[in-house]
Amino acid sequence: MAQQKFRAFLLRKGLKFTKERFEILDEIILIENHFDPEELYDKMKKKGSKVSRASVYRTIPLLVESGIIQEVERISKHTHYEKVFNVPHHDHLICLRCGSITEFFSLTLETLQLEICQKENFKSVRHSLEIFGYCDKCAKLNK
Amino acid sequence: MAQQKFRAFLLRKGLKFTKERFEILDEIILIENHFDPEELYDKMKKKGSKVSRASVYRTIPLLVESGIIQEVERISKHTHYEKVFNVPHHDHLICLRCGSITEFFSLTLETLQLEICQKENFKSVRHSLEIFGYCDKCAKLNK
DNA sequence: TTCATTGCAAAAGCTTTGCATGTGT
DNA sequence: ACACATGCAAAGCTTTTGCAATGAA
Repeated sequence: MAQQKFRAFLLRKGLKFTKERFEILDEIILIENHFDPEELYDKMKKKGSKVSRASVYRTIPLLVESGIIQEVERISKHTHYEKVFNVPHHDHLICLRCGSITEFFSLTLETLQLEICQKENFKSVRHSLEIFGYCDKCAKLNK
Repeated sequence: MAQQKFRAFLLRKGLKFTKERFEILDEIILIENHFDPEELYDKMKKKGSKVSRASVYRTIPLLVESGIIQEVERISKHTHYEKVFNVPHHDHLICLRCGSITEFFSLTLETLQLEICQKENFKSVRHSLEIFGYCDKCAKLNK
């Protein structure tokens, strides 16, 4: 469970288990795709939560540090995040017209990435391949 | 020349050739690596330029649209850009400790990317692979 | 009890915009 | 002359922070 992972992280860091932190985590778990802080805050407010914007902004870095969410390419103005807990690694196809994000995984890419790092003497932690272009639907509409 | 490409773009769009726009472009051409709007503005100011921050912020999207610069992964707070004019495509190794950016090119990756798009029926325009981790120097210092 | 955390409101940082003035075409 | 651009300063947005009150350990 993501909650357990977060709990372990807080413990390790000597931080406290507050209802706000878990409320925020729980809401993120419910979100299917990417999200940004404002969107998350709005969702919680609409459900009647009493969390403050400040707590949302203060909790997100903790979730990143604990490896539960991760930053995604900056699209438009906001920084976007996505869950990485129990979600296998994947990369993104981003449509420039409708903004849709398709996830994909390629084993060849993963292997290739290791080779590049070896050659460059680089110790990889994570990577992200974003391919921008037009999805099937939009490519047709563009004509 | 980038200037010619920009000129053609402005003409095509019915926009004007102003000294501010070319001053900004010229400064970007001098910058070796990535830059953000604030950095660019500072550099120009230090050289005694009279451009306004507003013009810098208004010109950057034009340069992106004309294909002379392109947005790079969001690092820290600012949006970063880099020239793409006469600079062959490449991807990035980004050090999480010192922030250094190493560029690399892999033909296998380019081919692979085409295959992925074909499979997903996606019309690729551009892509960017960012590998985050530790460079040789920092990997050693981390111990 | 103690010290981290919260909410609030103010501040900060980056970017955009309205408006009067200036300038390419 | 006309439309587009510029500079300035104000406004907008997102994110951060100081501080007093609150709450977990």
